[in-house]
Amino acid sequence: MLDDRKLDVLRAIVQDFVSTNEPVGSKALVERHHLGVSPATVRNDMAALEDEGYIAQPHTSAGRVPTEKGYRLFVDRLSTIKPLSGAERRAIEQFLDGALDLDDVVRRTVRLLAQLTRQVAVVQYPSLDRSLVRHLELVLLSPTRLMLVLITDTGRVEQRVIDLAGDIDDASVAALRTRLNTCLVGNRVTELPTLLADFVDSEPAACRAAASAVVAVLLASLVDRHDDRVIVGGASNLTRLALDFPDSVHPVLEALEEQVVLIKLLGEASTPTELTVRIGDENQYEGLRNASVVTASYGSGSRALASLGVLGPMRMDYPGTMAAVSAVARYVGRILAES
Amino acid sequence: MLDDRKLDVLRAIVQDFVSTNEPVGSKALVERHHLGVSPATVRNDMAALEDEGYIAQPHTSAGRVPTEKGYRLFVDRLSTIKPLSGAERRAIEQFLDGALDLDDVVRRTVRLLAQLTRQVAVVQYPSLDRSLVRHLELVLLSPTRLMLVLITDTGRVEQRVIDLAGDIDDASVAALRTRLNTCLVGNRVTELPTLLADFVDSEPAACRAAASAVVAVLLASLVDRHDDRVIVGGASNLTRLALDFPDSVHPVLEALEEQVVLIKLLGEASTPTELTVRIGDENQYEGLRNASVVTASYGSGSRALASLGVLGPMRMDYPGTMAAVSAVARYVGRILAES
DNA sequence: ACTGGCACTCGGTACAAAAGAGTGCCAAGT
DNA sequence: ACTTGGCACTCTTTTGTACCGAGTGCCAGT
Repeated sequence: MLDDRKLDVLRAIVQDFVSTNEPVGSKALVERHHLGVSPATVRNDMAALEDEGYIAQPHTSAGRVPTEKGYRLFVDRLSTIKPLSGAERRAIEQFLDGALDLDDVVRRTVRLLAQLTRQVAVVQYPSLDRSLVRHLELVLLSPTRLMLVLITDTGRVEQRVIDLAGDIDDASVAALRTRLNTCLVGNRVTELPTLLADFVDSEPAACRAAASAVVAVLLASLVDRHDDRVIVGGASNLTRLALDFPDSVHPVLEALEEQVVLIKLLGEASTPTELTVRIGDENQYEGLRNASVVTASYGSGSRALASLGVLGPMRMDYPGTMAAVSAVARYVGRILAES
Repeated sequence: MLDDRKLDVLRAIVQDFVSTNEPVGSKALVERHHLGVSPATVRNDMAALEDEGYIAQPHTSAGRVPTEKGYRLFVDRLSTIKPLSGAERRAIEQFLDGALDLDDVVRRTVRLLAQLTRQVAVVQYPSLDRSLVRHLELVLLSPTRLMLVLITDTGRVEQRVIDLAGDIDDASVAALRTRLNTCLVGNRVTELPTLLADFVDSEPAACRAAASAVVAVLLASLVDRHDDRVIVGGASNLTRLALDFPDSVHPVLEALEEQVVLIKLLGEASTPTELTVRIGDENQYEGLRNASVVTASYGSGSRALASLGVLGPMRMDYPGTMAAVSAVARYVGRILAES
C-alpha cells in the first residue's frame, strides 16, 4: 500500500512543514527535494497518503499538512536521530559541570534543555521513591519542636518541622537519631513503612512519644506523597508557537502550572535514557491537543531516577529534539552518579 | 489648573478604560458615570487633561487613554483601596493555613496571589541576609565529605556539600558542630563574616582544615550571594493581556525567567506591608514598558523579610490589586511569625 | 506507471465606498 | 465665566467586490 516513494514523500512533507509551517504543495516538494518524479505523480501519492490518514489539507485548495498519524509514522520509521553538533555537546558539558548541588543541577538542566531545543523544558527531581536514605538528621529547634532532615543518595534534602506534645531533651534526640539512622540508612525510601513498622514499639518509653511523631511525619509527608517536584523553563519559547495557535498558548501555560499534569506528562520513568515521544492527543491532557512531548528517563547507572523532557508544537523538529533530550538525560545521569 | 471635576473625569476615564480596555469617549463617560454635565463640557476637561499629559488619544479621532502620568495620579490621589470581599478574606486564610513548611508557604502564596488578582504573582523567599541563624548542622556523608545544613528562624533550610582534603572522624565533626553553633546561633546571617573571622584560628589543629573548608563554604555560598530566591506563578494570566499587546508577552515571559530581573522588580524590602506601585517605565526593565508592578514587603513583626507582588498590564485594577497584595503580605507575615 | 494539460476551488489581497465614533470649535444660553 | 448643542472634520473599521495565485483532481496520452 505504501511503497518507498510514498514514504519519501511523507518524510519530505513533514520536513518541509516543520521548517516552513505552511501547507506544502506538490510543486514545491519536487523543487526542494530531488524526488526524481513530476508534481503530478507526487499528487497521486499525496492522495494515497491522505486516504490513509497520514496527511490532510486545511481546505480544499491548499497544500498538505501532516496529521498526528503522519508524525507518528515519521518518528517511528522515517527519521534518524540527528547527531548533536560539537557546539551543542560543549554547551551541555559547560552548562552542567559547574553545578553546586541538586537544586542547581536541576535548574541548569531545565535551562539548558530549553535553550538547546528552543522549546519548553520540564525536569523532574530524582524521585524520592527510587532513592536510598543516606542520612537522617534531627535538630532540636525548641524543647517541643524538632526539625527532621532527610538526605538521599541522589542529593535530595527534605525537611519537615515536627511539633511534639511534650518536651524532649538533647540526649533523647541524639539517641533517637542514632537508632533511626542505623535502622534506615542505605535503604530505599519506599521501604520505610516496612522498616519502621515496629520501630516505635522498640523505643524506650521516654522516647516513645517523640519517636511516634517522627515516624508519623516520615511516613505521611515523605513516603505517601507521590507529588515529586517538577520544574519548568523556557516558557517564553511558547510565544513563537503562539503565532500559529493564538488560542492554544493559554491552556499550555495553565498546564505548565499544574504539577500534577506535568508529572503525568513526563510519565513513569523507565530504563534510563529511553526516549518517549507523545504526539498531540497521545497526551491525555486537554490543553495539549496540538503539542508534542519528548521525554527521557535519567538515572545513575542502570537505575532510572526520574524523567525530563521537552514540550513543543506538534510540528517540531523531532530528530533534533530527540537528540538533545537524549543527550541531556544521559549527561545528567552521569553527573548525579558522581555526587 | 485641575479642579475637582477634572480629577473626577480622570478617575472615570481610568476606571472605564481599565474595565473595557477601549479608548473612552466623552459621550460614553457621561452615560456611565453621573457627572452631571454634558459631553461637551467633559470634552473641554479632557482637552485640559491632555494638555497636562494625563491622558492621550491613540489617533486623532478616538477616545482618550490614560498615560503613565495619569495612572500615577490615579493611584496617588484618586483611588481608595478597595476592601476585600469576605470570600477573598476566607480564601486567603484557607489557602495559607494548611502550609507545611516554608517552601509550601511560598508556593501557596504565589498561587493565591495569582488567583486573587488574576495576574502574574511573584514571591521572594525570606531574605537570608535578614534572617537569624537558628541552627547549623554538619552531617558526615563519607570520610571526606560533609553536608552543611543551615536553618534560619524564618524556616529557610540551605544545604551545601563540602569536599574535604583529608579524612575526618565523627567526633571531630561533632565538636566542630558544637563550636560553630555556640558561635553563630541567634545572630544575623549578615554578621557571619565578622563572627567567623577568627574562628578557624581558634580551632584545634586536628579540625583546622575541615573548619576552614566549612567556613569558606559558609561565607562564599551563603553570605556573599544576594540572589535570594524568587518564585513565579499565574503566568497563564498573561494570555488575557496578550490580546491587547501580542508583542509584549514575549519579553514579559522572558523577564519572568530571569531571577535577577525579578529581584530588582520586587525591589528592596522596606517596612512590612508597605505598598509600592511601579507603573510602566518606572520599572527599569526594557520588556516591561507597559506593565505595572505592585509590591509589598512582608515580615514578622516589624522586621521586613522580603517582598512579594503582582505584575500586570499598566491598565490594571489598582485598588483591587493593591488590596490583595497588601492583605496577602500581612497574612504571610503573620504565618511566618508563628513558626 | 508516469506525465502534461486543464478546469475548478478557495483563501488572501487590494481597493473603494460607507459607516461609526469621537473630536474641536463656535456661537448661544444661563 | 462656565456650560451646552450643533456641526464639520478626521480617522479607523467594516463591508463589498473583483481578482490573482496556489494547489488540486482528473483525464488522456505516452
